[in-house]
Amino acid sequence: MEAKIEKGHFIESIIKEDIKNNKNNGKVVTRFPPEPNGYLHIGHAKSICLNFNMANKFNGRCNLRFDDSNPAKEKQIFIDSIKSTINWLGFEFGTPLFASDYFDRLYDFAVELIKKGKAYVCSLNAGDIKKYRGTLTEPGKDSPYRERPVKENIKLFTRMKNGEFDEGEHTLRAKIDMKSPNINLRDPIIYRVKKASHPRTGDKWNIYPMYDFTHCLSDSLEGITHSLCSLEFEDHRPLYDWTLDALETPCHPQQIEFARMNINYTVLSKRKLQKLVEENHVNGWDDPRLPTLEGMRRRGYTPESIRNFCNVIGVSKKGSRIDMGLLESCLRDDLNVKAPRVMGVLKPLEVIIENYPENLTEELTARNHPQKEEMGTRKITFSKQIYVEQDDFMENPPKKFFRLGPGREVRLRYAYLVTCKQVIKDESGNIIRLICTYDPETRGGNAPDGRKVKGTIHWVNANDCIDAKVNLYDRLFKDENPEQGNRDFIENLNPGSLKELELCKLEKSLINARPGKAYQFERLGYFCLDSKNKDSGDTPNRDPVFNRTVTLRDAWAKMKKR
RNA sequence: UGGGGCGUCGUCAAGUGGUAAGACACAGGGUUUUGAUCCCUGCAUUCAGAGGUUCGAGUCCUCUCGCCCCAGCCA
Repeated sequence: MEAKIEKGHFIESIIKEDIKNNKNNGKVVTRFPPEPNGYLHIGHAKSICLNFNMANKFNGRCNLRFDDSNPAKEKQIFIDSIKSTINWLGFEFGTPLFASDYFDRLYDFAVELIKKGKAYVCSLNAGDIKKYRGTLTEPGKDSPYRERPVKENIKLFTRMKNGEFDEGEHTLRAKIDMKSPNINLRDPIIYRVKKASHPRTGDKWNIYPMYDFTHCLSDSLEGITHSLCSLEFEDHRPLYDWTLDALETPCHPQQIEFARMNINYTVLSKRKLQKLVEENHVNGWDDPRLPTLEGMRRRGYTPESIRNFCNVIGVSKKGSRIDMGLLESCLRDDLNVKAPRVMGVLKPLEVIIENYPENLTEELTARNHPQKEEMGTRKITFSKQIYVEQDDFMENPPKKFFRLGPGREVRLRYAYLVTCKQVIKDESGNIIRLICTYDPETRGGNAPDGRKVKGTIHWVNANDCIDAKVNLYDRLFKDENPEQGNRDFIENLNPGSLKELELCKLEKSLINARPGKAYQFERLGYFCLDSKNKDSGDTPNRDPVFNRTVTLRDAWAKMKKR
């Protein structure tokens, strides 16, 4: 279920007010502007949802625009990944746009700025530019090139474009105010020489525009009405506005800033995610433990659950650290409704039903969903030899343990009531098998005499199941704040974030599982076939690997902790 | 100690001068062939703090404190 956005957050209020006042002729046009230098993560999802939701809600449009003005960092693979991830999330963006498509026009704008005496070519080197800039508390000094005549500026800028200079020799700077308390206004660089091949424009350009120049003008060129970005660009807004005011532009979009999200027990910065991947602390960008959208997708997160999460957390300007539990709650909410139920045993314990006929196999009916009749039923088989979960047996159970123990009776879901008669161990004392008896009168799980059994456990027919590998994921970090106490976040990695189980026993129907399809393994959690599974294209699946998306809420585990 | 932001329940978050929504979490209870789901109930006399204005302040004013961002030819 999608959360209702009744009252709306502060950005929605601004938009509603603008519509009321017929600003922009009542139109709403937003944009999601990723730089194609990495993969999208859950933090981006917040921005994607915000921008697309606002546009959709007010009958507007949201452009996907790649902010590709730094060819040194950008790659086609990121462009492809970003596009497919946004589609997967469920948003339509039409033809993707690129800031690089505006390079010619941006160049003309730069020339216009020079002609108006509002930009100049500066020939200071990087170190000197830094020195002249001043510091947070000291004003900067004017560059010696600041008063270069327009004609000379044009000539030099043209030569920069033509590739006559090396990187770092000259820059084009906006002429604003070197004494401004806002450092972004101290004659910011708007063009630099960069001899890099661009993924889209190739070697056409020797100079590339900087973000501050590119972004506001791209917004204006696209007729964006509301340019939503994160808080750290608040200081850039005066420059955004200055640029658009200085030039003859189609329109002047309004930049509005909101806080980016943080989630506990994980990290969301591109730099940190990159370190995790490059140093092999995880297995690639789509490792299911990562908060990358590709990782979450592989783990089994649904687009709906992510979108709902983004709605639930709201939008504000307050720095926040959201509880991972909220994300998981949104996930379970969605999966609970969608996922058919099946049975699978992760850590098998063999059970022999001693009074059950030797060569009999019975067919039993199991519901695919306890509440949703329309999801139907399926047949499962039962025989003398089955597997149950090791965790569902205790030799010396406490009073509140409702599962199997010596002499105890439990219900095997959809099958029979069984009682544990004997525990078989190997020489070293490990429990290897349970001998039980069943009550033939309780087929389906109900006792005719009305006696109550408190526990119901899952099981699998040993002669009619498939072997599988199962990956169990847990939080990536031990601490809720991975960088607590200025520690290197790497030291805080949870060594148990991935547990790989082999020889798990799953009910036969799972042989037809497809990646992306969620199942609930009853009493254990939600699982899906790993998309990297080598046989995931085949039916039937010969060597399946399942990922645990999330566990079920577990009151028993909570009780044990206390 | 330059500039820009932000401080409402454990975590998010409504609230726009009229007497603190909601969600997650947590705690109790009910239903249940998943210790799941579902359903009830409880959970801020108080809004970073201190003054002030007002019949009335989380909302207005003043001061104080705390946290975040900015000195890339990154975005």
